[in-house]
Parts: sequence; C-alpha cells; structure tokens
Amino acid sequence: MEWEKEEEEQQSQQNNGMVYVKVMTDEQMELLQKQIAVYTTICEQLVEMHKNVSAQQDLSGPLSFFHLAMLGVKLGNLYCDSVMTSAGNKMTSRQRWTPTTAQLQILERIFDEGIGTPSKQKIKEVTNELMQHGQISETNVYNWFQNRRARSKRKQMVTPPNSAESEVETEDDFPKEKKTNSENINSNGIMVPRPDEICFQSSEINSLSQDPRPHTAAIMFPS
Amino acid sequence: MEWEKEEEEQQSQQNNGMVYVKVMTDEQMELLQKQIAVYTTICEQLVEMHKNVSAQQDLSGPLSFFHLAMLGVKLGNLYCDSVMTSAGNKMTSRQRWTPTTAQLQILERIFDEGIGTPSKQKIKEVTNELMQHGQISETNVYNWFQNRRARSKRKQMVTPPNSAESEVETEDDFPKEKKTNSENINSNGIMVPRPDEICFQSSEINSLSQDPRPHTAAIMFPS
DNA sequence: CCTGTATGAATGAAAG
DNA sequence: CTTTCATTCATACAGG
Repeated sequence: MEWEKEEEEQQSQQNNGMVYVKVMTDEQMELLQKQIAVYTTICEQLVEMHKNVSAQQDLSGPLSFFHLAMLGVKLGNLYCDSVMTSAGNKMTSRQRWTPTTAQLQILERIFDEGIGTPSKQKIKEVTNELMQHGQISETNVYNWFQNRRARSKRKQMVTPPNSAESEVETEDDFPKEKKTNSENINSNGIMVPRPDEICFQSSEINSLSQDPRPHTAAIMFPS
Repeated sequence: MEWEKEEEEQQSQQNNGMVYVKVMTDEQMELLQKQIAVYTTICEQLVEMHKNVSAQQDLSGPLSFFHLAMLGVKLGNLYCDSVMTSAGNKMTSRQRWTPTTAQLQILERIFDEGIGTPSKQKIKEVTNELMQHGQISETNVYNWFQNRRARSKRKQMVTPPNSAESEVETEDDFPKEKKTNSENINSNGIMVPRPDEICFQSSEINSLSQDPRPHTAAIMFPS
C-alpha cells in the first residue's frame, strides 16, 4: 500500500482549520496489522478450500466449521436477499449501474495511471475488460471517468490556499460534544462499518479533502 | 507499510506519555476500515459459496480455521478498545455535520429567497457567514442546498398527485416518503441485471458473485 | 436496547 | 469539462 504520502490531510469536513487525526500507538498499529493478517489468512485458506471442494464434490470437508467461524467474524449481518422482492412486481427500480468491487479496482487503477483522456478506444477496451466482472456499458465507463475526474479536481481546488484564517474558536462549537458511544463499531466490536457495499478505497474519500493522488486498489497486506 | 505522518503533528498532549505515535487522518482511518471490510465481505462470500457447494457437511474439521476466525474477532475487539482509550481521539471517522439552529435559520432564509442557483460564489459567501455560527464547510453548504432542493421538490410531487391517478396498480410501490428501508436489492454493490436480460442467475445469485464467471476470489487477492 | 425517520453525504447519469 | 439532478447510503436522534 501507499498511503504513506498523505501529507497534511487537513479537514475533510466540519473543521476548517483544525485537523483531526487518529492517533495510535505502535502496539495498536501492530494489532491492526495482525487483524488484517488474520483476515488475509482466512481468506486465502478459504479460497484454497473452495478450490478443493469445487474440484471434487465428495471432498468431505468439515466446512460447517468455516461457517461457524466466519459467523463469528462476521459483524454485520444482512445478506441481500434474492433478487426480486417478494412482491415480484418490484424490480423495476435500480436502473443505475453500480460498479462491483472488482470493477472499481480496475477503474481506479486505470484512473491512477494518469491517462486523463479515456479516448473512445480506451473506453472500449476498459469496458470490455470490466465486462468480465459484471454488467457494464461503455457509457458507464465514460461517466465514471467523467465524474471521477471532476470530483477529484474539485476536491483539490477547495483546498484553502493558506492557513491565514487561523480561526481561534472553531471546532469546539461542535454542537453536542456528542461523543456518542461511538458508532461505526458494531456490537461485535469489530470496526468494519458495514459488510455490504464494500469498495476498495474509493480514496476520493469525500467531501473536499484533497488528494489527487494514487489510489492503488490493492489491498494492503501486512507482510 | 508505513504511513508516517508528516507535519501536522497534533501529537495530542505530546509530552509525557508516548513519545511517538502513529497518526492517521480520517481518510486513512477510513481506508483501513474499508480494507478490513473488504476482507470481511470476501470471507462472507466464500462462506456462502461453500454453503452452496456443500449442501451439508459434518463438522469435525480443522479447528485451526475456527481459531483463526476467533482470533480475528478478538483482535478486533482489542483494537477498538485500545484505540478508544488511548488518545481519546474520536475513532469515528466522518461524523456528519449537523447544522446549528442559527445556521439552519440562515440557510432556510436564503433558500426561501428563491435563488435556486447557489453558484460557487454564493456558496462561499454563505459559508463564510455561517462560519460565524459554527463549524461548517463549503461542501456542507453545497450539500445542504442540493438536498433541500431535491427534497422539497419530491415533496410537492407526492402531495398533488391524488387527483388524477392514472395507472391502476401502481399504488404501493410508489415512492412514498416511506424512505424504503432499502436492502431489498442487493447491497453488495452488485448490479441487478437490466430487466431486459434476466435469464440465468437464479440459484446462486447473491451468494457469491454477481458475475457468472469462475469466481475464484483469487483475483481479489493481490499478491 | 431496538426501530423508524430525518437528513448529511456519495455518486451515477444527464444537462449545459 | 462543469454543474445539476436523482437516487441511494449511512447516521444522528427521538420514541417505544
């Protein structure tokens, strides 16, 4: 991974001036890495397992255990249902394309390569490749790049040219001081926000933090 | 991996206590969460895959997996705990902006003035003004107007339509401000096939992959 | 606690 | 390309 660059992030949203950062100790850091490593291992092994099972059905593997284990890890829940809702007549909704994680990875990767001009030809190519990972059309690709570019640009534009406005009071006025018993951490204690809709680092994280930089879609692997 | 933060120390009470700590921005934090979320999802998918592949299996397998999974949970908990307690920094990435009453009043007033074109310049002005009443960013203002307009429009769209209801059976699926509890459609970001080509995909739909290809999750595992 | 709702934010698509 | 719209996702809060 490489988000080491991340210089001076500075405000994503409600904090003009003041910078909020997460602070962790080395041990916490290490813990985190371990956690990810565990996931990595689990995933890899599961993949292996699946290969075997797929190879020969009779492979009498005690898969049930996986289920149990995974359920333990699983923090969120809901699994999408089957496509159409009970009513059956529904299904008319959702006409808008939603990139699959695989597609997103590829798109981000390509975007990072800097080619700012998707050019018709390129679009076609990309579309073709993405088609391997799910339904998609050239228009989708085109729009995606259009939006991606526009938004990443806007982000870096909003960056206050300087720090002149060193406010003196802000950031305390935050209404509520809520400190809500932290959300984001599901009851299980695991910090994953929500199992659904995962996206590999959209990295344009949002609002207007700048960062016109690379967002390699690779998952970070603690070595 | 090392995301050394550069400037912008913030160091919390950088004096006694830990001398060096890792600092992450909201973006980084979020990125991390997403990565973990990705793993989680992958695991879930793999498990689902297994469910399908192996109808029923006896259990008596490799406890190692189970242990690993549990370990993951454990680490997850530990992680959260320690992080929360340490710097006391809000671990919550991205809390959303909440307008203060003063800000809301002003926003509403401006909105009523009819200028439907917030235009960048206007946004800046307004933001500036609102800053006097609490933390806020241009994006917040921008979003606010965006949402305000969209929602007021939708509202008036729902109200009038009770006079000449054309269709006969379109009553319940109508928008309704009911705010559809979503989740009726897969939330994995998987795209639902256009109504014009839904043919296959019936049994193992969401279970594992949206694409009718060898799902070998391998592709998701960058070395 | 859990659930429903209002609303801030993200984003695909389209208009300009 | 830039701006706007429409739809959806996620979360802060109020009620049970």
